[in-house]
Amino acid sequence: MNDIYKDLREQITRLVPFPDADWQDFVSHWHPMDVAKGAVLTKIGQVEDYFYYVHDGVVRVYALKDGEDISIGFSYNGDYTGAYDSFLTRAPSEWYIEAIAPTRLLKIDYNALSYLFDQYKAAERWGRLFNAQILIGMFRRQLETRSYSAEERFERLMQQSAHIFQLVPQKYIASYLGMTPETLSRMRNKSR
Amino acid sequence: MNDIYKDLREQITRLVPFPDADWQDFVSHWHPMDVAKGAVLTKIGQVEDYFYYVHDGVVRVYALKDGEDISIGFSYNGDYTGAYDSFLTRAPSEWYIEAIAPTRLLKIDYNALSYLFDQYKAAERWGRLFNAQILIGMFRRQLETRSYSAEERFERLMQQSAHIFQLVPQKYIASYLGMTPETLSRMRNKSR
DNA sequence: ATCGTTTCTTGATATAAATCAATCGCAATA
DNA sequence: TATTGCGATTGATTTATATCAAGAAACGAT
Repeated sequence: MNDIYKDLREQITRLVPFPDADWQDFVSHWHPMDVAKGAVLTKIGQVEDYFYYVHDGVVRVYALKDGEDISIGFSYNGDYTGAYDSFLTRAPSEWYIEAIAPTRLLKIDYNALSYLFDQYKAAERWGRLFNAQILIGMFRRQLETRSYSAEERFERLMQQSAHIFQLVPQKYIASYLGMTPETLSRMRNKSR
Repeated sequence: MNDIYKDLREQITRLVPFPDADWQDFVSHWHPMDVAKGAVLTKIGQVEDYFYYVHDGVVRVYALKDGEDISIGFSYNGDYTGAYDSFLTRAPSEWYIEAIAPTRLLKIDYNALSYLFDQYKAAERWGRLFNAQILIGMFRRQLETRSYSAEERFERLMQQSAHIFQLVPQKYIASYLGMTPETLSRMRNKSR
């Protein structure tokens, strides 16, 4: 089915009403892509050429520090993903982008998106508001990680996104929460 | 002197070339403001109405957690500041914005900036790229806090921004680095 | 279904940093 | 110049979380 595009439009319309006329051209630059679990979309050191919309599945963003991997975040249905800072700066990515489940995406490349920004005011505005939205999320998360202990962070995640434990292996969640898998395991089994 | 506006233009031009014609109107909405050390620009719970350009001085952004204050960041010459997420969402701010030295700013209010975004494509683009720039900084800082121990964070700050120790009291720097003032003090005096 | 990996759990121990407490230094003010 | 109060230092102790280690459970591939 092609309503993956319909979903994209809905997502974008939440930020900016897009005239039908412009939408035709806009959407024609987004290409569907299916990847298997374990597929790597972007490697550290690579310049990110794509910006992704996740229709279905789960994508993980992580960095490497002394061989250890550090999970930065996860994207699901309706989220965007990619090594977005590398995409913006054209500098090598500091993150791996990896599908951790079979995933269906739409992707657009840098040149196409730049063209759209030049061409359509609505696109430019969407870009601004989209960036703002990410920004707000990062502010929130920063406050979250700074204000709460490991245990509080775990409990808040349980309350706000319990479903994540079904989708993402615990070791990644542990890393995302800034603790070891052992610590997370203990916390889970204490409440039980 | 009025070259505070010249500095603003230079700052903005780094991201977007602004046509002279549009610039006149654009800049007319930015108003100068001088505040004393200790002045509070925005309080927690207040909706942020302004976006600031710091010409001179130092501004600190912090949050409160159980009475303790958590320093989130500092802005100096040429930086922007404000409770930017509140400014964007029109929701109550989660941060205090405070001058910690005599400070000279330019400020623009929400309605004026919205008007400029509507009016000028260059403004809209500046908004997008400006958001992107902040975003990139936050990504970098997130990786920084996640990848390094307290001691490494201290040493990296020393290398990259030693001047901050002249401008900002140590207890704020400690909080910014995610450690207690005692820990920071010990680290400083160990190397000496 | 079975074998081999990888992930999760549980326990014992180690450690970085926090907390508590006292003193010192210093800048602002009377 | 004396006084006051906040910030920085230094030491002793506590605590949360990491690390190390080993067994159990879950999962993927043959």
